[in-house]
Amino acid sequence: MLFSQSCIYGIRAALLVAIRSQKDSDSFTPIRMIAEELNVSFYFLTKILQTLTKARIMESYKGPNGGVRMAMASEDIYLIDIIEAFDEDKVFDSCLLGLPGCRDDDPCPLHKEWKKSKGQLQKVFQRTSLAKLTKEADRLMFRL
Amino acid sequence: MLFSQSCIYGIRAALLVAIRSQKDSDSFTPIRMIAEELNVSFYFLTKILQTLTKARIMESYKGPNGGVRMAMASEDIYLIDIIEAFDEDKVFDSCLLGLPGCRDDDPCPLHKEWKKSKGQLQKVFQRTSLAKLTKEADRLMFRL
DNA sequence: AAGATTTAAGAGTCTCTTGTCATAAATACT
DNA sequence: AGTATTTATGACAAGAGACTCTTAAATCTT
Ligand code: SF4
Ligand code: SF4
Repeated sequence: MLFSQSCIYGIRAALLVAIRSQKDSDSFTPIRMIAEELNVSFYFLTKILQTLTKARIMESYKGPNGGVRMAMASEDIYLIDIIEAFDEDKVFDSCLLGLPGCRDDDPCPLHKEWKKSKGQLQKVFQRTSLAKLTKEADRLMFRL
Repeated sequence: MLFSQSCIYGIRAALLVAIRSQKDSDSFTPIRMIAEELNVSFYFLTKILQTLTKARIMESYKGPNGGVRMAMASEDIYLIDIIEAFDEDKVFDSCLLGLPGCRDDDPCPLHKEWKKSKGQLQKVFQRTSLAKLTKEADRLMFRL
């Protein structure tokens, strides 16, 4: 798997919250509700969303009517932001064979192809905002 | 990381043995020697190479002058064979968000791009034989 | 036959990720 | 004020993957 489980849940939760924020971007969504909709552990999801709030991607609010919401317009949140909040440089600095100290001019046999594919994916995540995905989700009814 | 550590060591060992078999394809290379050259644990590598011999990619021989060698011409061994021996369908059947029961017509928002990048990499592994890499290694002095 | 070398097999350990829980802190409502 | 609701925090348990070690089996050499 390319992403950690935490990262995956984080992306899915962010997408869900972003979709909900289209109708009402001010109110908070309880984590318990998100956990039920995504079918993941409430306890675990709580931990995970804390990293997103610490990264200033989401905001949280305690007490009744509390929960989490996006900290900014979903137009300004890109997938790469969420991924980096969890897996930092672990994904796109990663390499296939895990050799230390590689450079482009001192590569393993697979470096060229890996760099290409990795770069493509990275660009996708850098260019894809939550807003774009929520718009598509409206039309296509994506799975989450 | 895309590949498991076992898979990575397996690929590196296979490359090393394939390179050695250019000069002498009949003799066996002791696992201890491979472990030293690759700078990995001998014990662990022993386990790992057992999966390659079980997959009929390598052959082993016990006793003095024993070790492992490629089971066929390196022209006929493709990276995908080695990868599948370890991570089976875990890599190229894998998905970014890990949702169950996805289909192309019922995807998550990231499915399209992921499928594209994944397919590209898969093709590389399907088309790249050990022989091709050992030839390049001769010219370029790749890292292993 | 005996001893040395080398892989095979299986049990065991370490570490990191994943997941759980109990308790505390903040907020709202009455 | 008191109670219910909801996130925050930190300790803890379970699982998986990575790694180690011991013993057995095969083979060679003398
Ligand atoms: S050359 Fe590139 S792909 Fe190969 S081990 Fe180094 S960083 Fe990884
Ligand atoms: S749609 Fe594709 S990428 Fe998304 S969760 Fe399903 S299989 Fe994975």
